[in-house]
Amino acid sequence: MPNSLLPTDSDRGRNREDLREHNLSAVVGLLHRFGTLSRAQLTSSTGLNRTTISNLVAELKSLGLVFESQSAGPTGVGRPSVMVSMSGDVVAFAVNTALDATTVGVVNLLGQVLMKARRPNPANLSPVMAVQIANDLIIHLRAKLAPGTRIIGIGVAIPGQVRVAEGVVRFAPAFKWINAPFGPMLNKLANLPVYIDNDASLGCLAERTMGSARKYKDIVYLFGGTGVGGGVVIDGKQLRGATGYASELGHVHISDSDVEDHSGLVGTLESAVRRDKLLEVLKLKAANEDELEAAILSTESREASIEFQNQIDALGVGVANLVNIFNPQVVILSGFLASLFKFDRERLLAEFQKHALVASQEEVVVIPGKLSANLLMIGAAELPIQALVEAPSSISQMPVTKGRRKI
Amino acid sequence: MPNSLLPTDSDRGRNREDLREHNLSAVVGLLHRFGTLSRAQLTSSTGLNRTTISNLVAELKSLGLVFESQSAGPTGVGRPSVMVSMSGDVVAFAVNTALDATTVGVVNLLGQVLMKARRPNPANLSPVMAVQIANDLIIHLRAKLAPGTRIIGIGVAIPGQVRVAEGVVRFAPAFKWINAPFGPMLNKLANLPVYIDNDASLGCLAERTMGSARKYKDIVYLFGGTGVGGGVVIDGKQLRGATGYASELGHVHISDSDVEDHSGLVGTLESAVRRDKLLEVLKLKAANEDELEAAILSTESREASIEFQNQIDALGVGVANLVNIFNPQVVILSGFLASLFKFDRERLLAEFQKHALVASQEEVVVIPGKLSANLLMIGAAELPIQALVEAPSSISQMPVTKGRRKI
DNA sequence: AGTAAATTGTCAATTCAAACAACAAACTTA
DNA sequence: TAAGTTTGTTGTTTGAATTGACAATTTACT
Repeated sequence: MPNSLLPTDSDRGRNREDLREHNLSAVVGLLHRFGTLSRAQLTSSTGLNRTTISNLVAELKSLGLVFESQSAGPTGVGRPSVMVSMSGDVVAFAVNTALDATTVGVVNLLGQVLMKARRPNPANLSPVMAVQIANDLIIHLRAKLAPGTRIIGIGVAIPGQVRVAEGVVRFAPAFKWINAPFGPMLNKLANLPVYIDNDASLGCLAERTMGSARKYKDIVYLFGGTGVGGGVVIDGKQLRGATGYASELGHVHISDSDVEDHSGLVGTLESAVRRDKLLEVLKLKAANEDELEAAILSTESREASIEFQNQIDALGVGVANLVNIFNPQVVILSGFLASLFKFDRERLLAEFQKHALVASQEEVVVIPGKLSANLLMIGAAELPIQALVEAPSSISQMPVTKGRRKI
Repeated sequence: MPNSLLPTDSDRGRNREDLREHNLSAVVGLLHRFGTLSRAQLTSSTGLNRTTISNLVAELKSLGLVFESQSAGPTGVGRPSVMVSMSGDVVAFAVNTALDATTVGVVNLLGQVLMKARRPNPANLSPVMAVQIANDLIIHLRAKLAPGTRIIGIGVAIPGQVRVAEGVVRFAPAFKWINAPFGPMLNKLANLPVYIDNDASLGCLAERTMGSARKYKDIVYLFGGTGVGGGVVIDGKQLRGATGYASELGHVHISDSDVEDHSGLVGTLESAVRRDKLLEVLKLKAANEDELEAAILSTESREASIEFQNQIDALGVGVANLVNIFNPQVVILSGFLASLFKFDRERLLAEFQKHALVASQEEVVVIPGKLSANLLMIGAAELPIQALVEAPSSISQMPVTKGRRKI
């Protein structure tokens, strides 16, 4: 029976409702990425008829997802087209449970972070406690939301491997969590749809939606924080793998070294490119991202420079590997990897070119990430937002903030 | 203007015709993978209505893509369902331009190789000559096709990097080709749609459609021939990358060794896992796949065993890297890599487990490939077949073999 | 200022693919 | 033989996109 075998999405037949939902989704997706578009632009981008766009926009308006306005400036010959924009009162919560603190943000459909709240984490944070803290912050922010705001869900960024479909944190070395059902627990407390993913993957999503990678659809992303994580976008879609663990790009074995990384693997990119070593040679105890970058770019220590060069060489190999494997349009270096890149761009590119196939490297660009402060807020929020984009009419079932609406 | 930016497929709106084409495609896709299905099975697999399946099958029948028959055995309670099968008189040409010879096959929609023709290649094969040889063989086979056979196109497997969209061989080290417009040239001669891709990628496609990977939709494939190539399937779709060069899995840098691979890169999987070295320690001048495997499995030379072990260790690292990156359901080892795997399964798996993340490795299986003789015929034919599956009604524009049809 | 050309929005009518409801057909089981 | 189950078929309904005609609004040109 074919039912038991690979029920790929393309095997499913579609009916008229699916058709409508797809077209609503196409419109919402464009508006999400571009903020505001005219109805004429929507017509040409989707290839649909004027009348159809008119109907679709009307339906989205009645769902409260978009609003229309007159075009401001001059628009050329012909009747000016009506501008369509995403509604500002539809938001998602973004949660980032990091080692030192939990941060929760309120992000609207344009990727703007409207509010943020942060609470330091205790040592030995348990999953239950982490969920509790996240929920507390959500409650706190939820109370401050304008009346009439609709909430589409919660996106959570976790420094670890996540079974995306079940919302279970399979392994988070920073907290020593194993099989923590973070998603279901938070869903029970907050009573909102919860989506979880690896933090680096979400950083990649953020750069694609709002950062340096907006123009691209084949993206490799490397993030240097405590460890080295990664994210991959292929033809506009996030790479997740069979269970959700994909794109562990920091754990790629690149050398015969027997230095261990944070997951105990030897000779990996993460074992060679490491923040703690940078702090050590810079004689810093701690530093945020900007401070570390400033220190890297201004150091005159010879010992430090040598360490930077070694890390840059390893990074060059890592990037080359990923270019050979994925043939992306762009490689984005983020976190302290961007700082290393800025320290000696030429060296990194030279090492990269040495280890990448000629054809694969000739059209790829390597650039630093653009977002920093709100990176994971935007990325995490993107999860519920993407779910909404894929099924716009689901908005009608989302909770609405009570109270009298301000005018 | 959004037109200039990422016109992702999902941005395009769909109309009724697209809907119909998608549903036709769903039916054809299922039939292509499963050969014969009842209309009832099609109904449940697609989720469409009985009536709709009836209409879709009727349309496919009138297109000559499928035929119906009575079910043979007992079918359980209720009225027996009509069986639907792919038509046998729709075929694709498969071309494999390898170093020693060019092979052309005729493959039907069920992945059966109906005919095959082979001609040795001269030394210093030029692109023009290669196309000429391929076309000669095609003409030869075409003349032997039964009258009424419809030809949907030509799929070509090339040992090198291919710009898939343009059909240009960017770089084929075996032939020293650079930017050879193989696709357009063959298209001009044969006057049929031509699709080209890297041979290892097509091996992966073949294993997915007709081989060991039928049950899976997240697949990593490694092929050991002259060099080491690879293919990746993600959620049922082939990984191609921005320009078509993706999945060069043999050129991943895994060690500090300065041994060069066939593309001049050092420390790569291909530089450590190599057929020529195997032949050398086995004291063989040449060997086909089966002979090599027999020699590997029966050797008693200590020197050879050590070499095997070294290569197996390198392969284990390579597999671990790919599992960390892709989190696949299955890793398939093909060509002489399968032979190495069979030589010491335990050692390979141990080395793999040592270098892969615990979570990522726990649900993946490593298995040898199943196809060998017709691997690339099936894989190459899969290209035009997939094009047909995606747009079934395009069949009406395909050429038909002339002559009186046999009865 | 006035008119032509270009572009966009809207309305009514049309199209057609999928679903639905009812019934017929063909099998198994008691 | 009758009841129950599943599948195929026919006629009808539904609804999303399209089409064509016309109105609205701007720019360009005389």
